Amino acid sequence: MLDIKLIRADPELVRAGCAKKRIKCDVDRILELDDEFRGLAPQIDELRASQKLAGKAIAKASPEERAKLLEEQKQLKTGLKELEERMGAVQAELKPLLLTVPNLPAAEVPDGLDDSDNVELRKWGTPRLFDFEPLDHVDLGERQGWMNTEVAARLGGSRNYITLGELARLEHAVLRFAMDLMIERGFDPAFVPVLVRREPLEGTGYFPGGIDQIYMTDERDELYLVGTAEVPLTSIHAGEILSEEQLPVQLVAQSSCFRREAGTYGKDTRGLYRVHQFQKVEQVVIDVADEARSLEHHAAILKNAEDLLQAFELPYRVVNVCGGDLGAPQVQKFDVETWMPSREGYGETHSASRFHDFQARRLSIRYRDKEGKVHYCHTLNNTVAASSRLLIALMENHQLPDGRVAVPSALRPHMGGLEVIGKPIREVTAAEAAEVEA
RNA sequence: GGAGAGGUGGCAGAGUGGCCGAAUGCGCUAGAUUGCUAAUCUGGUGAUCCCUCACGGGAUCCGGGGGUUCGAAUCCCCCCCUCUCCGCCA
Repeated sequence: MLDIKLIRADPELVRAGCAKKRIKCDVDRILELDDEFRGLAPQIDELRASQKLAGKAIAKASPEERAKLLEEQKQLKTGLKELEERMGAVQAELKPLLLTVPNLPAAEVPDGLDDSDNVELRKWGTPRLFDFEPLDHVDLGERQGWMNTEVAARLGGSRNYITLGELARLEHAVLRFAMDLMIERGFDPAFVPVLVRREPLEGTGYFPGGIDQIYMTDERDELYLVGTAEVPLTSIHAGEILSEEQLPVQLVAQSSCFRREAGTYGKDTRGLYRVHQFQKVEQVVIDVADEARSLEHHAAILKNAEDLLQAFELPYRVVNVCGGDLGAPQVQKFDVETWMPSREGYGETHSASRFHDFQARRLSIRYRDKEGKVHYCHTLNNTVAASSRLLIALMENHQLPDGRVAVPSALRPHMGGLEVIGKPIREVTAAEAAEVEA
């Protein structure tokens, strides 16, 4: 949510932000309603003030006077009620409209329509040149007996997966590595609900815009399955006024993530890339309202993700996400895309966002500074490890000619020391065998 | 699922129709004071919105929403949450 004062003071800035994000938003109507609000508020305040004074007079008045005063107040009350009803209508329209106003993109956000306009900032590692025909993760996984998409679909519909045996172990190892890394870097580990009420989703900015992507339970409970632990983690301090000494709050949690993937029919249907449920470790930062501090955090949470990929020996690139590909709540977002041989390209595995005070306003997360003044916090978050997509990269990039998969040394401690997983499932030439030895 | 008790400021906790945005204690903070640490005394100390260049003024907020009333933390209705006991359960 943007500060209404900002919209009032500089509507052009807001319109420009909407345009850059390709988001439609009725700024004019908001200004109209705000204008009406500001006309009504002082009138109502004044009437209530006189009502209060009259009330005190009535309490002290003699019986004769009292009857007269009561009559006067009854008259006043009708007028007040009318104004209050109009005020109610104005607010009922204004509030949902304000929730649709997107956050303003930073100047550094490139202009553009969709992810093809994202700007590459840097690359790390070199995509491997295979001197054999590599298998994609689905072939590899099913032939090793590690994955069964057919059974997964029978149990939970399409876009589901089951990992088994060593691959399941690898999935655990990835998640565990991610948690350990973040704890080492000073983040507090947490377990959080994945079934939440409307407020955390509205507060983090997923509602109303992203409602189609969210699973919800029926009217008996009216609960929603989160698409990321960001939602409950960021909402932990909702409604609080933190003291400045408590900041920054740095949290990390692993959770199941649920996504409806509405409108993606026929897209990425094969394998683990786009699934309805996966495991993810997410990092969240809540800190003071300071642009420079926010930028530092943004760089740091991005580095956490990059360090993980480097430890996994996976080539990746970082892109500066353009306006049209940016979500409504973000000020700026860097995506990390990891090399996936079967896609012959980089696929998004991480998304590092900063929000300014957008989420904090909606969630009412505030802090008291050293002078005792209250401000809204800044929030940020980034993926640490989305297990399903990392499994694609790990299997495909580290596969051996015989169909086994090498385990990066960073993951071996969580794999009982295994250096390679799987059994030979393909014929190899003598030259290839020699290469595997090396 | 059944029965009961509750939800008040940063925290604890009083307040059952007007004198209550709210006692008191703790915390925080400024000052005074005493070799230091500490203690003691005195004062200050909620948020949001509106008007104002400002000084200042006004309104709203006692879990949320609605109602009764000239007037609601206080009375009524609905909802949410927490705790205790019983039942069930990983």
